[in-house]
Amino acid sequence: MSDPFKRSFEPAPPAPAAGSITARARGAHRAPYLEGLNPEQREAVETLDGAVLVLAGAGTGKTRVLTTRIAHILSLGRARASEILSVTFTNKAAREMKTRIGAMVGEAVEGMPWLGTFHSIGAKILRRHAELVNLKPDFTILDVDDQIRLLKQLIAAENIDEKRWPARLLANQIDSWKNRGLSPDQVSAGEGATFANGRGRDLYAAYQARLKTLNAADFGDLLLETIRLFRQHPEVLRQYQTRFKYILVDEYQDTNVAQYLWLRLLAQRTSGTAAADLVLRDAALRAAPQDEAREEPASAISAPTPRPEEPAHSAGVSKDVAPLGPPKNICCVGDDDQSIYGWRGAEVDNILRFDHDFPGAKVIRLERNYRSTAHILGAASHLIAHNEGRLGKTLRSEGEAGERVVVSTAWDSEEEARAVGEEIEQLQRQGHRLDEIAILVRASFQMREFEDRFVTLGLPYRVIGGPRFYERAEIRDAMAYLRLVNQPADDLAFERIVNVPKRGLGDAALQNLHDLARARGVPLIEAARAMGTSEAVKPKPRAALRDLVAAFDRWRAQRDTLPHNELAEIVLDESGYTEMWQKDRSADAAGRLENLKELVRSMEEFENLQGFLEHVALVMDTDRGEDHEAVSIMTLHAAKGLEFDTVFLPGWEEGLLPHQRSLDENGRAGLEEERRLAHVGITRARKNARISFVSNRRIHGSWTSSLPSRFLDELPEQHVEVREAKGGFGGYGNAYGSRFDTTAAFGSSYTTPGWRRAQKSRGGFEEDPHEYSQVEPDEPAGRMRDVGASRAPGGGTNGAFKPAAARPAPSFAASSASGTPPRRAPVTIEGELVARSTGAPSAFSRGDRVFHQKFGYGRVRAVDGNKLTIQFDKAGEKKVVDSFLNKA
DNA sequence: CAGCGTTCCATTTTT
DNA sequence: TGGAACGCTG
Repeated sequence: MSDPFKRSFEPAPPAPAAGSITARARGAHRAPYLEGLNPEQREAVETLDGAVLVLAGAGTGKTRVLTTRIAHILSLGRARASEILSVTFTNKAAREMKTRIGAMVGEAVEGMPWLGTFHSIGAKILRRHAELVNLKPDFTILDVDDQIRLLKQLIAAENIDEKRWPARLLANQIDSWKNRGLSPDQVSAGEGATFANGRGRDLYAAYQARLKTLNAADFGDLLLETIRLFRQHPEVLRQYQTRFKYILVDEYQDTNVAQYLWLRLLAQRTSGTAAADLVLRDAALRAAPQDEAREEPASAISAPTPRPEEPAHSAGVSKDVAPLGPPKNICCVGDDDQSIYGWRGAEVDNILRFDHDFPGAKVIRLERNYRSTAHILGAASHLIAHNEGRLGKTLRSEGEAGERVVVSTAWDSEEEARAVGEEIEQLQRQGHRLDEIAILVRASFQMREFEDRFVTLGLPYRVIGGPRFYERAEIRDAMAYLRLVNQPADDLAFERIVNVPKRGLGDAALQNLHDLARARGVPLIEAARAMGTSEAVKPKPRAALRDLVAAFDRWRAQRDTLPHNELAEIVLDESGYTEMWQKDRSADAAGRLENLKELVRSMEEFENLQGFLEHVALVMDTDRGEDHEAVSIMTLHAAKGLEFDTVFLPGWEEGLLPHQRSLDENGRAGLEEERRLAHVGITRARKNARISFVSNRRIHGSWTSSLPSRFLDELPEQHVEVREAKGGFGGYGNAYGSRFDTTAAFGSSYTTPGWRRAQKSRGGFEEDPHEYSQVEPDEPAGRMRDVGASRAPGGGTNGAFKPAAARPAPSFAASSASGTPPRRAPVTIEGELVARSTGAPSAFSRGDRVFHQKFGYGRVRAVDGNKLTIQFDKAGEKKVVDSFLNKA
């Protein structure tokens, strides 16, 4: 291979086709693993050179493509296992890939050291070069608890009222900065001001400094610090660029800006070129909220370490990035229609702009679905087609038509749960396995009602999600002990266990330790050592401190002689931690002891303590299989990637399935993400999808009547069966009656097909079947009702709302013509106005007085793109989209 | 430092 | 409505 550095200066050749042709010719004859792939899959596997984006719809064999591709690379001898970088988001996905590659190529999996999550690979790289980013190779990976505790201290140290500015909030803010690849110096002043009246950025910087002295990194750092390492040490970057001959990325639609930058750096053929920095500028521009980019172009746009030899690029240049040299062989697999993690920093833009970011990229669509029936796919496809920001795919079923998607309704959530329970029992009687049935909810509070009902019925169920094994208090405590044995300077671990079990070392004692430690510049445990012999300390705490320090000295001495799992047992026993739980009489104490045992047992699999600690921080996950057959209950988010024969989708109501908060905070983008969530839900089903909505739901204790989800309107008639629930509890007529009244009172006539179907289902009026055909995917505006504002008297289109510009006029004519009450002029949904990440800058800035139709007068507290945080005079602080505001 | 009352809040969550 | 988290009191 020629010198990669040199090559990057050559003009970008198109991705060489020759390679794949040869591969195909060879593969056709001698590769059994290629058998059974459909043509698109095969193309995705065999297109090895350059950048490839595989748009893999739900159930189209995404993992198979990824794993086969790796097998293909290996079997052609294109690269060794250690030269393939393969990243996933979850450990589960990584594990599955390992297993499946193992099944194909055998032993070589063990030699795939670079197959893992973004974070675990980031950690691996970082440990190798820790000293270059001011860490030691054995740095600690902090969990969220530690992070919050640390931030609390910093906030207190700054004399900021933690009530008003909770550490949690700051943690989220810092996290979101890290997600966007911003280090403290890159956070623009305007945005840095969002926390505690302008001290957010300083706190972030202080936090980072503190992490260094603690020799610790949080999850975000595993990526961000790696990026910094790569930028500041091109020779290190080059080493990895050379090593990784092929890069594969799973779930590309979920990547955030930091992950994108990380990938970009590695996918360059060489570092240090102007082109590479241009890319970074581009990404930084995308990452920085527009308003701040305007305020402070320099800080928002410039790369972190400006290279003096490079000419400064104007902002104008970075908008249209110069093409890069040929990218490495990078293959990203994803599905924009399944991007449901925007709220935690995922940038759909990454996938939407792939061919822009990687010029000459080949885009391959996988649209043959092997999972679901034609009815299910028809419904899902039609629904998702209402989204605008998508690359567009049409899933085709390779199976039979199957049954239509069933839509049913219930009076309230209790009855909904009852109906689902009955249906499941019936399925069970028909011989369906409970393992093949799932209930997918939008929000976890919905689960409770199902659990209650299933307990009553004696129907086995399993809640997926919830607190992870390593998030449990007892595991974290035990881990803190082990961390401290491993790393005396781990102050956060020390704080966690200094008084667990109770040693009479309360807040006061800890405060003294802190003071001393700070004064002397030593870790807490050293301060404890000093105070343990100091006359100034009262005898009782003095003895406690002495014992504690002595214990840790002892354990540390044993570290090299004892197997680490035995050591762990000794630590837990001698510290009194095990005893603490043995004495505890609460119901879950036994379970906690069990978990501790499990923890110790699982240590056997690791070579040393260090390796184990790394594992728990990054890898250990929740699904320790319960073996009995049970119905699964989980959130729609948790269901991504899973499939079941039968899927129940309860709670399709306005405000819950398009979740109100998503609409309020992210407007149109939020709505589209909610729709993707609905789409993910339906496509989990192989044979049966059963959607339901209720008229009344208890929210925060009080009953609220609800409207059917707009997504119901977006389901195509031919694939849907509206079924009247059996049982007759509660009186449906009543339900509809009252809801109809409510609707009328709002003045927004509810005449959409979904609604009318519902009417029909209880023997209401008949409607013209043509109605349904009016629901076309290309008519999104017409389907969107204004959610918030229309409820206010006289709400709707008014001065506060911008018109729905540049959208095709919705075809209302037909529905009016067919005798339905005339609908009002199209009302813009809040989202219409909302920014995508590349949207226009907000016209508002901090401090502006504003007026909001619903919340009244207020003042702008913070600006984040088009999302504003407003302190309303009456309604309190809210996040709103700027287009909902007028200047006051 | 434990226990109790009060207050506040209430999508989605991986690593 | 229900829980978690906090602050006050004994």
